[in-house]
Amino acid sequence: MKEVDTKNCPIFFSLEIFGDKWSLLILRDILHFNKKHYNEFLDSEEGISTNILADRLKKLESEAIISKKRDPDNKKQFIYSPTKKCLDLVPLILEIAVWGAKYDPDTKAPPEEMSKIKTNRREYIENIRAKFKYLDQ
Amino acid sequence: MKEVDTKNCPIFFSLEIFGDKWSLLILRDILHFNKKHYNEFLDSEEGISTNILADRLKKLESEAIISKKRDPDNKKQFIYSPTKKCLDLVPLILEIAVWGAKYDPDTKAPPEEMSKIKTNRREYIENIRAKFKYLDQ
DNA sequence: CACAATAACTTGTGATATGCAAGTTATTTG
DNA sequence: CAAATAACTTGCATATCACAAGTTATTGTG
Repeated sequence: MKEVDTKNCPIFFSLEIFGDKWSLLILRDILHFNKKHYNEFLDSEEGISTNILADRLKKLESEAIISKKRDPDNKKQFIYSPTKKCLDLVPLILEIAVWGAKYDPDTKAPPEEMSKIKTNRREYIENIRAKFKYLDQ
Repeated sequence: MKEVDTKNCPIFFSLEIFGDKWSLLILRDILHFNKKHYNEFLDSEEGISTNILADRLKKLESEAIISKKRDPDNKKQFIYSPTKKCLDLVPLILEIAVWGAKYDPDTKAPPEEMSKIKTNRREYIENIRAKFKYLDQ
């Protein structure tokens, strides 16, 4: 008997993979803030714990959302970079930001950038993807 | 001295409010599956616990993302309905679905509907919003 | 107006996940 | 080969979660 759960809702599938605060903040750091190194993620002002960071990086890597390689410029470090699967999350992260910027009365999101997202969504997304064009995936 | 935390990133703001699996599944149930009642949320195949459901409904209501009223058709029940703030989450839920449908090899998402989302995004979103037009908010 | 039924919670308990501080490992650079 | 650095790992207290059972509030019925 095949072990199949019937929960093949695409939303549930997604949430099982990245549907928690810390995973999404790491993805934000990678895609939006161009962070690459373990210590950069640790330094984010939200204050992720070292064990949680290690756990989430491992999970995201096992889901092929990020890849881990030694940094050729500083061989003590690793570079965590987005895969194609991760770049397909750009629109999603964007929508999280748009909603937050709209409803946070104390938002620090620059208004010009938020309106650029709305008027030029496709281009804005393409620009983020372009940043990672050098990655051969 | 004013108690201000410096974390005014719009993404963090959003995630603090709905950045967990169960909140997002409830929002899916409301926006996409037109669920209204406590028991309907409980019946979702993902199997949310009663205490977690009660907790999330309370939180979403306190954030003014959903509103709670007695059901005039069955006064034993309550109706949970989306506010304007909630309808602004439609694009986000959509992106979660799009990603999941693309990467879940066993997805049950109907392909016609997924391609409609991509080719007619604006219209698709507007149709969902229209379902809740009767709510005066 | 009592009483059973229903719907929406609430509580208790054990298991799991998280936050924090400290320690460990692997690699590199001098 | 020793010190420094970066990336983890571990231990423990606390918080959250899942599951089962119990409670409350309201309604529909005799």
